[in-house]
Amino acid sequence: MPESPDPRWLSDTELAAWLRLLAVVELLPGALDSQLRRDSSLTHFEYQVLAMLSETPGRTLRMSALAERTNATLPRLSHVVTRMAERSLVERSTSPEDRRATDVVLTDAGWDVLVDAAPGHVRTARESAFDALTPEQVDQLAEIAGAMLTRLDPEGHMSGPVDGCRAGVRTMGAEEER
Amino acid sequence: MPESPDPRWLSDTELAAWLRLLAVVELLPGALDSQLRRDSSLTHFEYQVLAMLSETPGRTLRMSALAERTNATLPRLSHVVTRMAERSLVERSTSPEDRRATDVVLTDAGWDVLVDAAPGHVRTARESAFDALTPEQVDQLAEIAGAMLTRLDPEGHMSGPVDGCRAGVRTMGAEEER
DNA sequence: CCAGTATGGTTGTTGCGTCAATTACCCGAG
DNA sequence: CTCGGGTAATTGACGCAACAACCATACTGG
Repeated sequence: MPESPDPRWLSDTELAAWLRLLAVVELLPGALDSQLRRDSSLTHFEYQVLAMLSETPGRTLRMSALAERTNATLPRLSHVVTRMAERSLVERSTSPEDRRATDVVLTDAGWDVLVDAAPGHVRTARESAFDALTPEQVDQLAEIAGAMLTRLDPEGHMSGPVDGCRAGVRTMGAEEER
Repeated sequence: MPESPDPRWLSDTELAAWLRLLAVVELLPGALDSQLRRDSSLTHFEYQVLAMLSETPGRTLRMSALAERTNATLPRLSHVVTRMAERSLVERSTSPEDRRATDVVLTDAGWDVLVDAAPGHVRTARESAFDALTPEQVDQLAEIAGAMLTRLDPEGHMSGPVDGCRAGVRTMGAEEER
């Protein structure tokens, strides 16, 4: 195939949308990270790990499952879990079913940290996104992001149990049923 | 002020939008980076640097100006420019007006690399975003991202000369008027 | 039941980003 | 004119993430 000679360039509207999207994608992670670091000594990624665990029955997840849901490589997760285990936020335990696998368990301390961190995180989410959007725009955003995810994440690893309403931000209101 | 006891949690719609937005924000940079690395041996950030320079009269920008437009810290940019200079994509030159400042100049080689990289990058942008969106959604996305930017980047550093239509992706079609 | 292969995780190395400290330069007040 | 404070950028040290190589356990066919 002879390389397409002149790709379809972006229209002005597309270009504007693209540049702004890039800016958001660039700035949002930093905003989330700063707030969580400052107020709760957590990385956004660590927060996500806590959140995922908190919504799992038994507050336990396999390394590989956790890695998939958080879009992390296994090595990365392994390192992060090591650090978090040193801070007693989680514990490792080799799975009884498969002695190769290791389960990550959310400790009570980890739960508490998450519970403390959640409100601030939600506030940041509001401040950086929803407070500037109309309800219709929120709907549109859900649609648009969903459509993009069909391209970016065809397997749907990240979407996880969106239906069924997991969130981490949602964690609260859950009783202490351990 | 007594900390707000029970922050307004996210509605179901907001939650869905938020989770999907997070996923996009997580996945998009990786997608862009992979493609550029694979096809052009460039980081997305390096691409942006080349793009910014390419759209400046004289193909020259001050470190601080470049840093602002790309949302980079000065140290980061300095390191990146060092690496890019070693690859002869750009050159440093101390500004004549202010001998503290250093101008970064896009070399011909750097221009060529950008020109080679742009089509693939645009294709990736289409594949990961626009091909999945209706024209109305593109408009909506521009609006939504714009609204979020008023929160994330009140100063408007990143928006740069959006009006006037810069892009890097847009670079092409420009004649070789050096 | 044993060899070979596949799967699940961990461990070292490299590269990039951030923070703190430093250099070089500009400019205004005495 | 010079001294001090502020600005522009570089440098070095440290932390985190990706990649690759590695160990341990599980499965499979002969």
